[in-house]
Amino acid sequence: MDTRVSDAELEVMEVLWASPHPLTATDVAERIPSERGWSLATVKTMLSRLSAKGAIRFSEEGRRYLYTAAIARDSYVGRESQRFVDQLFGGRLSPLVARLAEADALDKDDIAAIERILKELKS
Amino acid sequence: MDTRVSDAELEVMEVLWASPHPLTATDVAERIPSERGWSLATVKTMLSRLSAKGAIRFSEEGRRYLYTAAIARDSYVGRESQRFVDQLFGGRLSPLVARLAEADALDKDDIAAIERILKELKS
DNA sequence: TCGAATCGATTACAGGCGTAATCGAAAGGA
DNA sequence: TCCTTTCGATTACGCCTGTAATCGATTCGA
Repeated sequence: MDTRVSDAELEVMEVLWASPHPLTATDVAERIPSERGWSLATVKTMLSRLSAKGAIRFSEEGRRYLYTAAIARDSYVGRESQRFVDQLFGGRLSPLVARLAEADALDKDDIAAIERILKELKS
Repeated sequence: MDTRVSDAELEVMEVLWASPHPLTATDVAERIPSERGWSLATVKTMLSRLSAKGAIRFSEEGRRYLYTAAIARDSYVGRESQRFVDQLFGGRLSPLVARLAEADALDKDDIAAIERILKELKS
C-alpha cells in the first residue's frame, strides 16, 4: 500500500533496486556508498526495519538471508512524487518546473528531454 | 541556512505565508484546515518549535506574540524541490516529468504551462 | 575439537515528530 | 477584589530515525 521509507532506508532500497539478484546483508553493506560510513550493524538494522514494513522480502539461504525489494522503484517513486507535488504545489507540476527553472537547475539536455516527453504525451 | 520543517509544521508555515500580516497563535489555529483537527495547544507547540528552528519570528504585542515567517516560501520550496529531484532522480527533472506523465498526473493546462516556461527559458 | 568469525534478533539510546495537558503569570469581567 | 480566561513555557509520551552494540546460535578454520 503506501509504504514509506526513511532517507537512510531509501539508501538500502536503492542498492536492492540496483541489483539484478537477491543480496545478503553483507552484500548490501558493501554496496552502500562509503560516504555514508555505516557499520554492518547499521545496515542490518535497516534491513530488519524494511522487512518489518514490508518494503523488502527475504528467502533463507542456509543460515543467511537473501534480500530483495518487495516494492518496485517505479511505483514507490511515483507515489512519492505525487505526494511531493501535492504537498508543495497543489498537485500541479508546472510551479515546480518554474521554481527549478528560476534556480537554473535545468540544463539543455534535461529541458530537451522534458519537451520530448510532453510532445509524446499530446500525440 | 537549510532549515527543514516537518509535515505538520509546514501546515503552520503555509498559514503564515498566506497571511499579509503577522498572526497570533489563535489566528493561526483558526486558519489551519479543520480536517487536521488540531487543538490550540498543538498549534502552540508547532509555533514554539518553528521559532526554535528559526523558521518563524515573533514580536510581542502586549502579552501576546505576533508571528511571521522568517523564511520565504519560494526559497524553502526551491530548496526542497532540489533536494527531492536530487534524491530520487539524480538531480534531473525529466525523469520526474516522465513518471508523472505515465501516471496521468498532468492535465492539459499543466502541460501547456510547462511548455511555456521552457520556451521562455530558451529565449 | 574448540576458539573465532558470522548470522539474524534483540536491545540501546538520543533526537525529532505528532499531539497534546499542565503551569504560573497576567489580564479581564463581575 | 476575585474568579475565569488566556498567554506563552514547560512537560508528557509514544512512535520513528539514525546509528549502533550485544547476544545466542551456528559455522568455519586450524
